Amino acid sequence: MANDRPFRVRFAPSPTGYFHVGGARTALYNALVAKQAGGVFVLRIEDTDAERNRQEWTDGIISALAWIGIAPGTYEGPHFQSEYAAEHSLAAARLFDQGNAYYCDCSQEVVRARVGENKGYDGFCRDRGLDAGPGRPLRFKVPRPGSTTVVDLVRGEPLFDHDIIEDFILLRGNGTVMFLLANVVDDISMRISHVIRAEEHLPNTPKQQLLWEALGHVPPVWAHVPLLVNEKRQKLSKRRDPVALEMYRDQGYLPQAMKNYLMLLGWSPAGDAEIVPWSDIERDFSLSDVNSSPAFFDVKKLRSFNADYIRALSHDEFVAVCQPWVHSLDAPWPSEQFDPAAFDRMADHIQTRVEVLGDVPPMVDFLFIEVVPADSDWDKVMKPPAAEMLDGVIGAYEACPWQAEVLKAELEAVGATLGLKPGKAQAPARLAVTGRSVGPPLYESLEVLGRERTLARLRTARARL
RNA sequence: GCCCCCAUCGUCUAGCGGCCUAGGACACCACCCUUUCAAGGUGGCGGCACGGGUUCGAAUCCCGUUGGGGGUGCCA
Repeated sequence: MANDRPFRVRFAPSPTGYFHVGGARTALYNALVAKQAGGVFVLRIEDTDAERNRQEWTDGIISALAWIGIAPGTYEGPHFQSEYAAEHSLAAARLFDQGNAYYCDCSQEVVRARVGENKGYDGFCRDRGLDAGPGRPLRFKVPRPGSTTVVDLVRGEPLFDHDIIEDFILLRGNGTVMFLLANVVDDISMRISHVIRAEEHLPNTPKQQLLWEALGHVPPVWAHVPLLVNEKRQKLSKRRDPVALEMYRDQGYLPQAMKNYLMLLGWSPAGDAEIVPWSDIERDFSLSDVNSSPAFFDVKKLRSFNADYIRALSHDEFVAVCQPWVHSLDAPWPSEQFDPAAFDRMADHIQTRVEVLGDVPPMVDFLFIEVVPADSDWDKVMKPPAAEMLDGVIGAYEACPWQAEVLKAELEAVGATLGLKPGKAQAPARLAVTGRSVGPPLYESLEVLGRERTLARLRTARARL
């Protein structure tokens, strides 16, 4: 029996100090279905053991959500779990009064000794009629015999036998509420109709459903989406894996690319195209089409998507999106030496050459500062007839018209007299002027750099030979 | 241990009984283009975990095996 509440979903990240990419995907799912249903997306921060720098983390979550297009104002909240402390206590009291819960005075050691290592609590105090008391946890009286079916939009209807669910703890011996109860009470208080979260929560779902029912409510519709895993196929963890959304943002991934990629983990648009407009996703996405096997978060494919999205930008859009990187304090040049006009002229040439925006600065740095070639590059490139090559180019460039086509023709002519093919001929000049053996097209770069600086750098390199 | 979930190219996936000698994307390889590096174009490599059923017919349905993951806390 499905609940008939108005459509309200909740996204409930725990304040961990960073925003997990898996959480980002779940948030996207929640926002998508809420929008499709004309319902409400509720943001709730799980902070029951609070005290920590809650505000800072909450701000982080809000800005991460905003980055992927879930802006404040489009959702309800943030609410904090701790705001519902009174409801948590009330619910616990009600469960006790109704006979759905009981106090227990078994210490953990005693239970362990009685049931062994691999078994849960044995229900020793189930019918002892104990009252609340210091150190006594409140346990839920799981109905026995019985079983619970979880109706799940992506998993079908897994059945859980109550025999394998122990009488779990609702309130600790010190009176504080356990996560499971708090969560259910919050969802009830917020009139949540659908819960969309990661698969790891599936095994706990029957317990929560039992709580919903004991508290007199029809449970929500569940949807447990597949886990994101690493190359070893384990749940993505902060310790080993690059999971922080903020990190991708800071490396210069475009939010559109990230969103598109995230959506493809477990779901795919109709047709052969994987890179699709967000509006198509909003229109076509459905939880029932989400598959149920774990997906590997492949940074290589993400990069490829990002490069694709970058290339799809117009000239002006690309320049705009580069601003944080070229003006950053982290940029390799002093900000007063940055020349927007020069950057603008080079933009089209670098746009097809970067996968993330963080790649931009090292591609144009030579326009604003002198870049010292690495020894390995120098040794590789500045071999005979590099000296003759540089001499010839310097001579040719002193008076010729300063245009890319001319610069190309002049340099190649010098190369030809030395028996060098065009590709080979440019190497010494490229290294001398840009400090690198690879980079954007050489002659266009020289044109932007200007005759003075080009000649100066060519001479410096020549003198070093 | 017990419970739950999962299983198509290396990876993400399409496929929901005949359209499949299994399609696309990333990665990889080759060629073309070329001013280094990219981009772009063309082509290639490569998969239904295994065993039984059901059916005229199975990647698709059922059972089992194996493998992987998750859960199992007076953590969240």
